[in-house]
Amino acid sequence: MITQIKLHDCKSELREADLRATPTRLGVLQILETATTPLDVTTILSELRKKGIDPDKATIFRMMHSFLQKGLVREINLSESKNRYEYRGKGFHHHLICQVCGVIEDMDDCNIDIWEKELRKKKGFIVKRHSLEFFGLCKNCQN
Amino acid sequence: MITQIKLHDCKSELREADLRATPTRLGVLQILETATTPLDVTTILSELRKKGIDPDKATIFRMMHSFLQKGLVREINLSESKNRYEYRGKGFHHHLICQVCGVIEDMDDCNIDIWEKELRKKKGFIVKRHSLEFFGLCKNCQN
DNA sequence: TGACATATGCAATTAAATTGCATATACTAA
DNA sequence: TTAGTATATGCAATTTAATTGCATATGTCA
Repeated sequence: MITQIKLHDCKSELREADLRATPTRLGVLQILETATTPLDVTTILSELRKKGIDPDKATIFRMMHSFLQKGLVREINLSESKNRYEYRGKGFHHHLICQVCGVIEDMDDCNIDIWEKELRKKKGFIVKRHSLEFFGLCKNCQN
Repeated sequence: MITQIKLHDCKSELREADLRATPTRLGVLQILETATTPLDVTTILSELRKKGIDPDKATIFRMMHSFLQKGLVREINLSESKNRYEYRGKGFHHHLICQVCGVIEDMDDCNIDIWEKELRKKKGFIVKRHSLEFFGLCKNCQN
């Protein structure tokens, strides 16, 4: 059963991160792992309800903090009034956000590393992380 | 008098943007033009009070909308819970944000244009704007 | 100077995120 | 399997950024 393996994976993933494997956390992890775009807390909540889990939003906000701290998720900021979260296991990538329909595409290749070395040399600044997002028009919205 | 010339510049800048040159707007423009980092609305308000101007925050939020629409400022998002605004006349650049002391440095050179052409070819995505920010440790905070 | 579109003040409201505290539950060790 | 304990959750209140409606004030142009 794929689902069982999946659940087991999530469980050990949480345990390895020193986090208790509660049903809500397992549900959130599963949702984030299968999501095709970064999700905000409200969306995570409504996805959870579809699974029959209905926690308080404070729980999810606190969960995102601990997930973030343990490195399970990344916080994504797309110039909205809210944060989004993305499963970190997917690997690092940037986003293409359509300003018309709002669709979010991934962009895998990123060679900013070169810049980071330059910044260290030129400015003495040590880069720990960076964010790069492109806003514009997706294929369908160009008319 | 440099100040007079400056004020005159701000005034015509606003008029050219089809915006009325009110004292509050002139003050905000002057503050943004002399600022060394992008400012949030709360900071703009307290800077205004130092000048003896004390408007409502709603006014500044609305002002940022019109300034943004007219292209006088850029909206900067540094993964905070609030927006910052930067005078657009300074030209486009990215930021280095120290995760320890919070200092924000500018980074002038940006050759993302090359990427934009690639994105158009590979993904059919037309880039209208992008945001690139580096988070890490400034020279003083590396110990 | 007067008319009028625009800008502002004020107050109420929305939405994201945080916090304190009591209760519930997952994990560990016996 | 169970009891003890640290951790997670629920609930309610609160904070902060941002928005909105509406009445009033003000900049601009004729």
